[in-house]
Amino acid sequence: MYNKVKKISHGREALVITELGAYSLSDTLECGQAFSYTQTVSDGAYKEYIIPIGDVLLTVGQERLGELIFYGADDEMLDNVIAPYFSLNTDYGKIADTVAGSYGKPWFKEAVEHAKGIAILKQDPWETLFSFIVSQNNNIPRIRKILRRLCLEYGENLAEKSSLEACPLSKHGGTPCRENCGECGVCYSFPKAKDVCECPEKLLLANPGFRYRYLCDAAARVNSGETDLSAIEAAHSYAYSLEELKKITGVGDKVASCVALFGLGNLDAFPIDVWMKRAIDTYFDGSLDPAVFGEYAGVAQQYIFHYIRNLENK
DNA sequence: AAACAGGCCTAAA
DNA sequence: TTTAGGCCTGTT
Repeated sequence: MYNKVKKISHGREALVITELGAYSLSDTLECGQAFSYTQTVSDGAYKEYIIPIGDVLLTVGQERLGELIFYGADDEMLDNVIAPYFSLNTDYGKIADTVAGSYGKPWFKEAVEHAKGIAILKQDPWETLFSFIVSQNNNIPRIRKILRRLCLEYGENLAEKSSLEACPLSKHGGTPCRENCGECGVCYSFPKAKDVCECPEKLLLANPGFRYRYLCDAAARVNSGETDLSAIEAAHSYAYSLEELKKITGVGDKVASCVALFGLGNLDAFPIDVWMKRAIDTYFDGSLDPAVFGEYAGVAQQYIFHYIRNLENK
Protein backbone atom coordinates (compact mmCIF):
# COMPACT_ATOMS: atom_id res chain seq x y z
CA MET A 1 0.00 0.00 0.00
CA TYR A 2 2.88 2.34 0.74
CA ASN A 3 6.65 2.37 0.56
CA LYS A 4 9.00 3.04 3.47
CA VAL A 5 12.62 4.15 3.57
CA LYS A 6 14.94 4.91 6.46
CA LYS A 7 17.16 7.89 5.80
CA ILE A 8 18.42 11.20 7.05
CA SER A 9 15.88 13.88 6.33
CA HIS A 10 16.12 17.51 7.38
CA GLY A 11 19.15 16.62 9.45
CA ARG A 12 17.57 13.82 11.47
CA GLU A 13 17.05 10.12 11.22
CA ALA A 14 13.66 9.54 9.73
CA LEU A 15 11.25 6.98 8.48
CA VAL A 16 9.97 8.25 5.17
CA ILE A 17 6.71 6.88 3.81
CA THR A 18 6.09 7.40 0.11
CA GLU A 19 3.54 6.45 -2.53
CA LEU A 20 0.65 7.87 -0.57
CA GLY A 21 -1.04 9.39 -3.60
CA ALA A 22 -2.10 12.98 -2.95
CA TYR A 23 -1.88 12.71 0.85
CA SER A 24 -1.64 16.19 2.32
CA LEU A 25 -0.37 16.41 5.88
CA SER A 26 -1.45 19.99 6.43
CA ASP A 27 -4.92 19.51 4.96
CA THR A 28 -5.39 16.31 6.91
CA LEU A 29 -4.40 17.84 10.23
CA GLU A 30 -5.95 21.26 9.74
CA CYS A 31 -9.27 20.37 8.15
CA GLY A 32 -11.01 20.43 11.50
CA GLN A 33 -10.98 16.79 12.53
CA ALA A 34 -8.17 17.13 15.07
CA PHE A 35 -7.14 19.69 17.66
CA SER A 36 -4.01 18.26 19.23
CA TYR A 37 -1.41 18.94 16.56
CA THR A 38 1.01 21.86 16.73
CA GLN A 39 2.91 23.21 13.78
CA THR A 40 6.57 23.68 14.65
CA VAL A 41 8.12 24.43 11.26
CA SER A 42 6.87 26.21 8.17
CA ASP A 43 9.71 26.61 5.69
CA GLY A 44 8.49 27.11 2.15
CA ALA A 45 6.74 23.92 1.11
CA TYR A 46 8.04 22.06 4.15
CA LYS A 47 5.83 21.85 7.20
CA GLU A 48 6.44 20.01 10.43
CA TYR A 49 4.18 19.20 13.35
CA ILE A 50 4.29 17.56 16.74
CA ILE A 51 1.33 15.44 17.81
CA PRO A 52 0.81 13.60 21.07
CA ILE A 53 -0.67 10.21 20.17
CA GLY A 54 -1.38 8.13 23.23
CA ASP A 55 1.88 8.27 25.18
CA VAL A 56 4.01 9.01 22.16
CA LEU A 57 4.99 12.49 21.08
CA LEU A 58 5.25 12.16 17.33
CA THR A 59 7.20 14.50 15.07
CA VAL A 60 6.03 14.46 11.46
CA GLY A 61 6.86 16.56 8.43
CA GLN A 62 5.92 16.85 4.79
CA GLU A 63 7.79 18.34 1.88
CA ARG A 64 5.57 17.14 -0.97
CA LEU A 65 2.17 15.49 -1.31
CA GLY A 66 2.07 11.74 -0.92
CA GLU A 67 5.16 11.59 1.27
CA LEU A 68 5.29 11.69 5.06
CA ILE A 69 8.44 12.03 7.14
CA PHE A 70 8.43 10.60 10.65
CA TYR A 71 11.34 11.45 12.92
CA GLY A 72 12.69 9.11 15.54
CA ALA A 73 10.21 6.41 14.61
CA ASP A 74 10.91 2.71 14.23
CA ASP A 75 8.98 -0.03 12.46
CA GLU A 76 7.09 -0.96 15.57
CA MET A 77 5.85 2.58 16.04
CA LEU A 78 4.92 2.69 12.38
CA ASP A 79 2.76 -0.39 12.67
CA ASN A 80 1.22 0.27 16.07
CA VAL A 81 0.81 4.02 16.22
CA ILE A 82 1.52 5.82 12.97
CA ALA A 83 -0.20 3.68 10.34
CA PRO A 84 -3.47 3.43 12.27
CA TYR A 85 -3.57 7.11 13.25
CA PHE A 86 -2.84 8.42 9.77
CA SER A 87 -4.94 5.71 8.08
CA LEU A 88 -1.97 4.71 5.94
CA ASN A 89 -3.57 1.40 5.05
CA THR A 90 -6.63 3.05 3.60
CA ASP A 91 -6.40 4.15 -0.01
CA TYR A 92 -7.81 7.66 0.05
CA GLY A 93 -7.00 8.20 -3.61
CA LYS A 94 -9.38 5.42 -4.44
CA ILE A 95 -11.99 6.68 -2.00
CA ALA A 96 -11.78 10.16 -3.53
CA ASP A 97 -12.46 8.69 -6.96
CA THR A 98 -15.37 6.65 -5.66
CA VAL A 99 -16.86 9.60 -3.83
CA ALA A 100 -16.39 11.93 -6.80
CA GLY A 101 -18.22 9.47 -9.01
CA SER A 102 -21.12 9.14 -6.61
CA TYR A 103 -22.51 12.63 -7.11
CA GLY A 104 -22.71 14.55 -10.34
CA LYS A 105 -22.76 18.23 -9.46
CA PRO A 106 -19.75 20.13 -10.87
CA TRP A 107 -19.38 22.09 -7.64
CA PHE A 108 -18.87 18.87 -5.74
CA LYS A 109 -16.25 17.64 -8.21
CA GLU A 110 -14.36 20.87 -7.62
CA ALA A 111 -14.56 20.30 -3.88
CA VAL A 112 -13.14 16.80 -4.22
CA GLU A 113 -10.36 17.99 -6.47
CA HIS A 114 -9.50 20.68 -3.96
CA ALA A 115 -9.66 18.48 -0.87
CA LYS A 116 -8.61 15.04 -2.04
CA GLY A 117 -5.34 15.25 -0.09
CA ILE A 118 -7.34 14.81 3.10
CA ALA A 119 -7.36 11.50 4.94
CA ILE A 120 -9.69 10.82 7.81
CA LEU A 121 -7.52 10.21 10.85
CA LYS A 122 -8.30 7.42 13.25
CA GLN A 123 -8.06 9.18 16.58
CA ASP A 124 -8.56 7.82 20.05
CA PRO A 125 -12.34 7.61 20.68
CA TRP A 126 -12.20 9.07 24.17
CA GLU A 127 -9.99 11.95 23.11
CA THR A 128 -12.28 12.63 20.18
CA LEU A 129 -15.37 12.57 22.38
CA PHE A 130 -13.91 14.86 25.01
CA SER A 131 -12.51 17.26 22.42
CA PHE A 132 -15.71 17.62 20.45
CA ILE A 133 -17.71 18.28 23.60
CA VAL A 134 -15.34 21.16 24.20
CA SER A 135 -15.85 22.30 20.61
CA GLN A 136 -19.55 23.00 20.87
CA ASN A 137 -20.66 26.61 20.49
CA ASN A 138 -17.00 27.53 20.59
CA ASN A 139 -14.26 28.81 18.30
CA ILE A 140 -11.14 26.93 17.31
CA PRO A 141 -8.48 29.00 19.08
CA ARG A 142 -10.37 28.70 22.35
CA ILE A 143 -11.08 25.01 21.84
CA ARG A 144 -7.38 24.37 21.41
CA LYS A 145 -6.50 26.53 24.36
CA ILE A 146 -8.91 24.71 26.66
CA LEU A 147 -7.65 21.32 25.52
CA ARG A 148 -4.01 22.26 25.98
CA ARG A 149 -4.67 23.44 29.47
CA LEU A 150 -6.46 20.19 30.28
CA CYS A 151 -3.55 18.18 28.90
CA LEU A 152 -1.23 20.21 31.06
CA GLU A 153 -3.34 19.59 34.16
CA TYR A 154 -4.06 15.91 33.69
CA GLY A 155 -1.50 14.59 31.24
CA GLU A 156 2.18 13.81 31.43
CA ASN A 157 5.01 15.56 29.69
CA LEU A 158 5.77 13.40 26.68
CA ALA A 159 8.66 15.58 25.59
CA GLU A 160 10.67 14.18 28.46
CA LYS A 161 10.26 10.59 27.38
CA SER A 162 10.62 11.13 23.66
CA SER A 163 13.65 12.22 21.73
CA LEU A 164 12.73 15.84 22.38
CA GLU A 165 14.53 17.13 25.44
CA ALA A 166 12.05 19.88 26.07
CA CYS A 167 8.82 20.92 24.56
CA PRO A 168 9.91 23.01 21.57
CA LEU A 169 7.15 25.52 22.07
CA SER A 170 7.59 26.09 25.75
CA LYS A 171 8.81 29.61 26.26
CA HIS A 172 9.26 28.87 29.89
CA GLY A 173 12.52 26.97 29.92
CA GLY A 174 10.87 23.59 29.55
CA THR A 175 8.71 24.13 32.60
CA PRO A 176 5.15 24.90 31.62
CA CYS A 177 3.42 27.95 32.99
CA ARG A 178 -0.10 27.87 34.36
CA GLU A 179 -1.15 31.13 32.84
CA ASN A 180 -3.17 29.78 29.95
CA CYS A 181 -0.53 31.12 27.59
CA GLY A 182 -2.00 28.78 25.02
CA GLU A 183 1.25 27.01 24.24
CA CYS A 184 2.15 25.06 27.31
CA GLY A 185 0.50 21.70 27.15
CA VAL A 186 1.21 20.93 23.51
CA CYS A 187 3.63 18.17 24.49
CA TYR A 188 1.37 16.61 27.10
CA SER A 189 -0.68 13.45 26.79
CA PHE A 190 -4.44 13.66 26.74
CA PRO A 191 -6.41 13.51 30.02
CA LYS A 192 -7.67 10.07 30.98
CA ALA A 193 -11.33 9.62 31.91
CA LYS A 194 -10.33 8.11 35.24
CA ASP A 195 -8.15 11.07 36.19
CA VAL A 196 -10.86 13.53 35.24
CA CYS A 197 -13.32 11.66 37.46
CA GLU A 198 -10.95 11.64 40.38
CA CYS A 199 -10.30 15.34 40.21
CA PRO A 200 -12.99 17.08 38.15
CA GLU A 201 -12.29 20.50 39.71
CA LYS A 202 -9.19 20.81 37.57
CA LEU A 203 -11.44 21.05 34.53
CA LEU A 204 -12.43 24.50 35.72
CA LEU A 205 -8.87 25.78 35.39
CA ALA A 206 -9.39 25.66 31.64
CA ASN A 207 -12.60 27.74 31.77
CA PRO A 208 -14.77 25.28 29.88
CA GLY A 209 -17.84 27.28 30.85
CA PHE A 210 -21.18 25.55 30.62
CA ARG A 211 -19.48 22.49 29.10
CA TYR A 212 -18.11 21.58 32.52
CA ARG A 213 -20.99 19.31 33.45
CA TYR A 214 -20.93 17.69 30.02
CA LEU A 215 -17.26 16.84 30.42
CA CYS A 216 -17.94 15.42 33.87
CA ASP A 217 -20.77 13.26 32.57
CA ALA A 218 -18.70 11.97 29.64
CA ALA A 219 -15.79 11.11 31.93
CA ALA A 220 -18.05 9.39 34.45
CA ARG A 221 -19.84 7.27 31.87
CA VAL A 222 -16.67 6.23 30.09
CA ASN A 223 -14.83 5.55 33.34
CA SER A 224 -17.63 3.37 34.69
CA GLY A 225 -17.97 1.47 31.45
CA GLU A 226 -21.55 2.61 31.05
CA THR A 227 -20.33 4.04 27.78
CA ASP A 228 -18.09 1.36 26.31
CA LEU A 229 -16.18 3.04 23.52
CA SER A 230 -14.33 -0.13 22.52
CA ALA A 231 -17.59 -2.02 22.14
CA ILE A 232 -19.12 0.82 20.17
CA GLU A 233 -16.12 0.88 17.88
CA ALA A 234 -16.22 -2.89 17.44
CA ALA A 235 -19.84 -2.72 16.34
CA HIS A 236 -18.84 -0.77 13.21
CA SER A 237 -22.24 0.85 13.05
CA TYR A 238 -22.83 4.57 12.66
CA ALA A 239 -26.41 4.26 13.90
CA TYR A 240 -25.27 2.43 17.02
CA SER A 241 -22.48 4.93 17.64
CA LEU A 242 -25.00 7.79 17.53
CA GLU A 243 -27.43 6.02 19.79
CA GLU A 244 -24.85 5.25 22.45
CA LEU A 245 -22.95 8.52 22.36
CA LYS A 246 -26.09 10.64 22.57
CA LYS A 247 -26.85 9.14 25.96
CA ILE A 248 -24.09 11.38 27.29
CA THR A 249 -25.28 14.78 28.45
CA GLY A 250 -24.01 17.44 26.10
CA VAL A 251 -23.62 15.09 23.17
CA GLY A 252 -26.05 15.69 20.34
CA ASP A 253 -26.04 14.80 16.66
CA LYS A 254 -23.14 17.04 15.71
CA VAL A 255 -20.72 15.94 18.43
CA ALA A 256 -21.72 12.29 18.17
CA SER A 257 -21.28 12.20 14.39
CA CYS A 258 -17.84 13.79 14.68
CA VAL A 259 -16.78 11.19 17.21
CA ALA A 260 -18.16 8.45 14.98
CA LEU A 261 -16.26 9.73 11.96
CA PHE A 262 -12.96 10.82 13.48
CA GLY A 263 -12.65 8.42 16.40
CA LEU A 264 -14.69 5.32 15.68
CA GLY A 265 -14.00 4.71 12.02
CA ASN A 266 -17.59 5.14 10.84
CA LEU A 267 -16.73 6.60 7.45
CA ASP A 268 -20.42 6.96 6.65
CA ALA A 269 -20.92 9.37 9.57
CA PHE A 270 -22.08 12.75 8.32
CA PRO A 271 -21.60 15.66 10.75
CA ILE A 272 -23.66 18.74 9.94
CA ASP A 273 -22.48 21.92 11.61
CA VAL A 274 -23.07 25.56 10.74
CA TRP A 275 -20.57 25.40 7.87
CA MET A 276 -22.18 22.35 6.35
CA LYS A 277 -25.60 23.96 6.72
CA ARG A 278 -24.31 26.93 4.78
CA ALA A 279 -22.85 24.67 2.11
CA ILE A 280 -26.10 22.73 1.80
CA ASP A 281 -28.15 25.92 1.55
CA THR A 282 -25.85 27.53 -0.98
CA TYR A 283 -24.74 24.65 -3.18
CA PHE A 284 -27.27 21.84 -2.70
CA ASP A 285 -30.59 23.71 -2.86
CA GLY A 286 -31.20 23.44 0.86
CA SER A 287 -31.23 19.71 1.35
CA LEU A 288 -28.78 16.88 1.03
CA ASP A 289 -29.19 13.20 1.79
CA PRO A 290 -25.84 11.69 2.91
CA ALA A 291 -26.92 8.38 1.41
CA VAL A 292 -26.23 9.70 -2.10
CA PHE A 293 -22.52 9.57 -1.28
CA GLY A 294 -22.65 5.94 -0.21
CA GLU A 295 -20.44 4.27 2.38
CA TYR A 296 -17.90 7.09 2.36
CA ALA A 297 -20.39 9.88 3.00
CA GLY A 298 -18.23 11.15 5.87
CA VAL A 299 -15.30 11.63 3.54
CA ALA A 300 -17.54 13.52 1.13
CA GLN A 301 -18.68 15.67 4.04
CA GLN A 302 -15.09 16.47 4.86
CA TYR A 303 -14.34 17.47 1.27
CA ILE A 304 -17.34 19.79 1.18
CA PHE A 305 -16.54 21.21 4.58
CA HIS A 306 -12.91 21.86 3.74
CA TYR A 307 -13.76 23.41 0.41
CA ILE A 308 -16.35 25.85 1.69
CA ARG A 309 -14.19 26.89 4.62
CA ASN A 310 -11.25 27.61 2.35
CA LEU A 311 -13.49 29.55 -0.02
CA GLU A 312 -14.68 31.79 2.78
CA ASN A 313 -11.34 32.18 4.53
CA LYS A 314 -9.59 33.28 1.38
C1' DA B 1 -20.34 47.22 22.58
C1' DA B 2 -22.94 43.79 20.82
C1' DA B 3 -22.69 39.96 18.33
C1' DC B 4 -20.86 35.78 17.44
C1' DA B 5 -18.43 31.25 17.74
C1' DG B 6 -17.35 24.17 14.10
C1' DG B 7 -24.41 22.87 19.80
C1' DC B 8 -27.10 21.36 23.29
C1' DC B 9 -30.33 21.61 27.13
C1' DT B 10 -34.57 22.96 29.03
C1' DA B 11 -38.95 24.83 29.24
C1' DA B 12 -42.96 25.94 26.84
C1' DA B 13 -46.38 25.48 23.07
C1' DT C 1 -42.87 17.01 18.32
C1' DT C 2 -41.13 21.19 17.27
C1' DT C 3 -39.46 25.86 18.67
C1' DA C 4 -37.25 29.78 21.39
C1' DG C 5 -34.04 31.25 24.71
C1' DG C 6 -30.04 30.83 27.34
C1' DC C 7 -25.47 29.40 28.13
C1' DC C 8 -19.36 30.29 29.79
C1' DT C 9 -15.84 32.72 27.79
C1' DG C 10 -13.01 35.26 24.58
C1' DT C 11 -12.48 37.84 20.51
C1' DT C 12 -13.69 41.35 17.10
